[in-house]
Amino acid sequence: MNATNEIIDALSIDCVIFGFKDAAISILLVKHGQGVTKGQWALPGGWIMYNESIDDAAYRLLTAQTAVKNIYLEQYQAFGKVGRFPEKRVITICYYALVNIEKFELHAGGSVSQVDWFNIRNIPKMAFDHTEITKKCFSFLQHKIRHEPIGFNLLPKKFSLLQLQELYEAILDQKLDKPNFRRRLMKMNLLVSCDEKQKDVWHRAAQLYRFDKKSYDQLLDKGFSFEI
Amino acid sequence: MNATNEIIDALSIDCVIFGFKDAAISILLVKHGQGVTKGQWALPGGWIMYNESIDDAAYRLLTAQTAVKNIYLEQYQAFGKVGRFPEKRVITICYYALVNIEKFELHAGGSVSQVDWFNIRNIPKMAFDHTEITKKCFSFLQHKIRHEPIGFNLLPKKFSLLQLQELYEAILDQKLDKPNFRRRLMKMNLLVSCDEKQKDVWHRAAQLYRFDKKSYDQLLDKGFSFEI
DNA sequence: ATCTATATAGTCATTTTTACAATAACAAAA
DNA sequence: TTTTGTTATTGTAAAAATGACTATATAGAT
Repeated sequence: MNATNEIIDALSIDCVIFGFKDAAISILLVKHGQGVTKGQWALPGGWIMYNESIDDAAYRLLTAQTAVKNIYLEQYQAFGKVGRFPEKRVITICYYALVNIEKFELHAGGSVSQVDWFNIRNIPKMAFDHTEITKKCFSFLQHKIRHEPIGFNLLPKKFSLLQLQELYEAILDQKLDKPNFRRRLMKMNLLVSCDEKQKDVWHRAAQLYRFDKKSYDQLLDKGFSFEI
Repeated sequence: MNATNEIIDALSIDCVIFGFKDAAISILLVKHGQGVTKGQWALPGGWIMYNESIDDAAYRLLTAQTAVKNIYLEQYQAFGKVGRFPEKRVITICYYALVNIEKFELHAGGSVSQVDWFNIRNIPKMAFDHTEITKKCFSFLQHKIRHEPIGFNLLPKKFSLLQLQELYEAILDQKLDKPNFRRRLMKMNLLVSCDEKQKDVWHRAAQLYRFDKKSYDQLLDKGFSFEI
């Protein structure tokens, strides 16, 4: 067995973290503070240790470099072309997550000198093949969000229907009709009212809802398929 | 740089190959002919070389062990729990494909002593975590086939609408209404008539169709979304 | 009170889905 | 040659969903 504190040198992790704020989608990038890519922006990520699962590695690396924590990372897929990394052969496993930007305070950690959100429509030049990974992962998200209720992670626990609609409009890049969007979502029985309204808004306060994961899982068993 | 004929020792490939025949879904397994897992059934797969992409590795391994060739393998995802492989830490990248069973003649090759198809509802005990990988990959397929026209790979080039329906029924494990299924598919404009009918059937011969990938790609550009 | 911006409910023609009935074609059995 | 069994297709009508609107409600600000 290998020593538990060694890293696996042919394998890395990269995280594409999507955030939502002010009706726009952003991704979380780090600036490398050392090595040949010093000064370049890149996806948060790094090396996997022998004694941790790849899921754990993804979470550890993200948290160490950006201070974003307590989130669920899901694996997208591995990228393994021969020349994608300089000097040696490295295959990277890409994870993604959707988070509510306002819930996190960013802190650069580890080998990283800076952390920041970048609007998805205006991402900087990135190290390695990270631009390609990001684009593919975003396309994947655009498809996935239409067929699975994953968008709710981008919002606060309690959210209004307009917030939800703006999220979909931002990701899908298209306008949606308000009354119809509302009806469609309500009919699915996936949202439950919080018996609570918005506060400190200068207009009529909206009802707040939360996503009901239990109902969703039950519906899935019955063959339900989420569609937007 | 590493020698090009070396393998990457912490990384492997496994392939879940789905086949369709007689209204049932099967997967392709190999029996290991050597090593600690000698005599056990497992997914086709093995080690990645330094000078090949992971996509190429998947295809090479599958072809060498089973003689199934000229197919498109798509990556599903990596499996990387700590104890999933004995003796050392190995992360595996899972690929899948859908094929028409009748198009291939199986031949055991490489370190494999036997190759065969197994009905998905009755798979044997398998080495490592291959049972878990197979189940997850099949769930993934059940979801994916409803949102993307990937099922056509399981059929002959020319197929009848009933064949297509039986395929969906086998994967989704539910009965579908014949006239409605037919109408739904035809309305998508993804099938083109072959101007040819079934032969050697003792009942009324069905019209044969083929999947029109060009039309599908054009529709995709216009925002079309395949749904069953 | 009035204005303005948003929340939420209602309307209605149109399209789509669903469930089922009906007809057509063809090979083999009677 | 007629009947029978099996599958291929087409038809149809009620129900449901969709899409494009309109209308009303509620709040703070002027």
